[in-house]
Amino acid sequence: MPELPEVETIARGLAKRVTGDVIESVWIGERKQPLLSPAREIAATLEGSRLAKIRRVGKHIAIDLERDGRKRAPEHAQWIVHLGMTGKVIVAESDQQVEKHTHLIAKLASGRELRFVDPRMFGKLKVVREAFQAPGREPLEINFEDFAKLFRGRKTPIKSALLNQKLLSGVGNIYADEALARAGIRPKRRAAAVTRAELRKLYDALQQVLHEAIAAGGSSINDYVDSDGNEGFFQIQHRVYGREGEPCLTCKTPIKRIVISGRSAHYCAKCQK
DNA sequence: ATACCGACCTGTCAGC
DNA sequence: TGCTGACAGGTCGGTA
Repeated sequence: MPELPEVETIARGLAKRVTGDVIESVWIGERKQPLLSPAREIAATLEGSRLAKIRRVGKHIAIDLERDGRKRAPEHAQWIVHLGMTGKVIVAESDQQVEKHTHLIAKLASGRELRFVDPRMFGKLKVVREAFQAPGREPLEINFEDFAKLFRGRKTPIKSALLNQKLLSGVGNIYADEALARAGIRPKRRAAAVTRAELRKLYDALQQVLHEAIAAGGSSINDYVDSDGNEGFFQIQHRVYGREGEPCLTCKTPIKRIVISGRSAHYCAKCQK
């Protein structure tokens, strides 16, 4: 699934292509799993709305909806999309074949369609009336002092803290591993036991890896497709993620894979302390 | 209050 | 070929 850089890339792609377009009608599939708001409410809110500002908030795509001259129009309505593990939002021509696991199709005034596709259905769709806020801090906006405070007194492994969306919104499994690798910190270290100097390295590493990945258009492994439906995103070189048994790029020691609270963690036992 | 752990789903891939 | 099991970018809610 898409982590922060991929969601950022998708949000930018959508913003570029559909900002200003108007949703004329909405079709929602039978499967209700991806819906956090009732289907009726989603359809009613989207239909007739203009797609205004489109941006990333944590791992969510937030789309401001405008309704000119409609009295019943909800003020500040937003359409919130979370892609889960395998979700994608594509801009399709109306004659383009509807792929399997398509859960929502929004017909646009321009003749195109916005489609939400999600095989595993871990993604979520909802509409909200107030400005949507991610539960935690934006990794690319937080300053170092606040970042360091997030980990104080936490006994949980540093990696679990990075993945905790209530602390930081947007960091996922790949970039948590990659940031820890760049910072030379083992994923299992207790968060509270990571020194201030190490946290500084982690902060810098996280900013760096996220910026690099955004610049590269997100890391693509399997299901990742951009908002145009094109595959083949340029991928930044992962130093540890998915490289179990392969040599560390620095010291050649085979990369280890362990499980931390049910998720894979990859690291170099020699370079990361 | 925190922190693990399984559950939620489908698809893919390696190994037999 | 086909079967089986492990694993996948994420979050929840229940339980300890």
